[in-house]
Amino acid sequence: MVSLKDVAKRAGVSAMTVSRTLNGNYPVSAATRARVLAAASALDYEPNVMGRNLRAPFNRTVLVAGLGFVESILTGVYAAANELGYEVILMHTRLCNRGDYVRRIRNGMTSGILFMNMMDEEAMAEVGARHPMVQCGSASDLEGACTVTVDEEAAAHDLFSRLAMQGRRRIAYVSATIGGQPPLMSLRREDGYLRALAEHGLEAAPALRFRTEFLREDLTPALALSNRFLRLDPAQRPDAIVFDQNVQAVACVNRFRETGLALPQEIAVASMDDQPINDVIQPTLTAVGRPYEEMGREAMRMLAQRIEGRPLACGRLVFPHELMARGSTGPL
Amino acid sequence: MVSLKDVAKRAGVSAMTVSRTLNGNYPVSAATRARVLAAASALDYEPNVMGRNLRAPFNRTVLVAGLGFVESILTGVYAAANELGYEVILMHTRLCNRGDYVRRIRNGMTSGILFMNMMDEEAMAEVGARHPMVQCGSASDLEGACTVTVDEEAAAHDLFSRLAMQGRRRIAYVSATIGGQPPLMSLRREDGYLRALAEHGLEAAPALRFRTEFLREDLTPALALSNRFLRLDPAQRPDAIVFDQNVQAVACVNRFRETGLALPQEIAVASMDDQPINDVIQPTLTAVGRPYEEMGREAMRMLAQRIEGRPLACGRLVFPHELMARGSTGPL
DNA sequence: CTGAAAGCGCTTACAG
DNA sequence: CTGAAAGCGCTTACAG
Repeated sequence: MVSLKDVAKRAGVSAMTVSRTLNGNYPVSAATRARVLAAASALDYEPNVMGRNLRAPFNRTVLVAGLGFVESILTGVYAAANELGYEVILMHTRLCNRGDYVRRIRNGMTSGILFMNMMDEEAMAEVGARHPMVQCGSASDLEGACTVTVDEEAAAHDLFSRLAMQGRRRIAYVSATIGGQPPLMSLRREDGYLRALAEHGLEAAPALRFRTEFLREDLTPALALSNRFLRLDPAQRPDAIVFDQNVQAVACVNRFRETGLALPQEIAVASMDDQPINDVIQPTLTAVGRPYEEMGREAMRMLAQRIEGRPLACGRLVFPHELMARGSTGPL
Repeated sequence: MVSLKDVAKRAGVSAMTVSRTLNGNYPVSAATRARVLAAASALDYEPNVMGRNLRAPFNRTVLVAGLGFVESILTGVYAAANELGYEVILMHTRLCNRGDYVRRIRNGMTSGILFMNMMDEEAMAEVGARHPMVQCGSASDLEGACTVTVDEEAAAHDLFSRLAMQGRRRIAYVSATIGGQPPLMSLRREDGYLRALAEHGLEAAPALRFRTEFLREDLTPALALSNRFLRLDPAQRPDAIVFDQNVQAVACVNRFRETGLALPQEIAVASMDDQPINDVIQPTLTAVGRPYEEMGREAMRMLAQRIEGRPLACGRLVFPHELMARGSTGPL
């Protein structure tokens, strides 16, 4: 392996001069510079990041953690990381325990954490208290936390208002829980739900509010719920159902279609989280869209600012959401 | 930051003794051991990986590169990495140039590369010639390369045979190209296509063979092709179409449905690469399934073997594929 | 503008 | 079983 010393020897200068030439952070005479560059290039020299990082206060590597890997967010995160010269290390929270988040920072591997739609607020509080952290998608209420989100209350309000304006009268909301507790995100959405219904003189009866545990792949709760709806007397059945989790909404749509229930006439289904699949199923699924790729990009930029200790204009970025009205709810 | 020295001082021993105690690779007296562990735990010591890696011959970090991030493969890769104590660094090949793959190894950041459905064979040859590399999904023909794949010829043969057995007579194959050239994977599939058709006495007329450039998100070529099919005289139109790229098959199904073409009666559509979406669209889409998560896991294990210089039982793992016959092709 | 020294946190190799 | 020395590849801080 070619080291700084090898380049120095070949160029007939000290290691320091090579370091300075390559980093360009101190003046070097043109002649020396030329010799150093020639030597480096002749030896095909590549600086070793381990050596460099051992002294630096941070190391341009971040951890991205979440329950699963969200391609759209990852793409944005990665694009920004690439521009900023950062590396991205992956972590799947289903396969790690809480201590692992912190360990990867404390052992010098990474300099900060980006949580991607993470719901475990305790874990985030634990990490955020001591290390650079940014939450992208879902966010906690931590004092001084850096977050990249949309306004969940407003988003829910938009979606539920639209359903009410269509004349729907029994509008149900199926929110997600983590370990039995609703995450902050769902509480915000519930506020929007209640506001929208109140504005239209509708009742948010307890029988219209459901909670299912957030499990990434398991569709059982959504199917059980769908079957429960199907067994109800049509006059009492909700005429609109909104899910926190997109996969659950998709499963519900499919279940209803199998039984011949007419969407969007007899019942509307929608999701609080738009995914690419929603454009492709029949009927297409109405959902709240978020600019995930841009959010990922900004979250990464924000994290870099924090890591490098540069001041942040704003620690809480709120992106505009977009109501993607599609076939599963029908026209206004 | 707490270092080895701090622990040594507190335990009243040398740094070496602390290192040996924590690594457990040399005998240490029980009494010393207890004192060291107590000190480490009291100081909440975490060994710094940069210091460690600077001396080690490899660093338990790998690069995962591909055109986009495939959740199923990543999940498998990450699970194995986690078991083996490896870190996974991401790279999006659309956002990097070829030199970046090699640079991240040569600068000591990572010790090997795992290519995920990568099609750029030249790039892989360049990397594989000098560094530990494993190809997962698609693979090149490189001498001595480590690959984790399915038998593409057999997979194509299975799918096309099924269509022929259904009585389809004008079976089209839309293969992908990279920079105008078909990747090895498509050539193998083409072999399977030709064999299946020959076995059923069908002609693989040039008018039935199409190529579209592989672009991850762009559906334009698929839609253009679909429209071209729609304009044909039904008697001359293909009665079955198989796509290399799943998104193109999905787009084609949707286009056909919009126009009222009956699937699978008038025309069958299928894909060489099964994705979760295929179970959810209407009609559900027939495709060749691969055990991506397991493939990712084995690819990661293989890469670790290579990095650590341990002998490999077999450098070419071929997993069984599975023909997922669904609604878009109908019953036999 | 350039260099010699010391150090980042750890481990390898040598000595006892 | 334990330790002092040297070194991994780089950079910071001090001197000239």
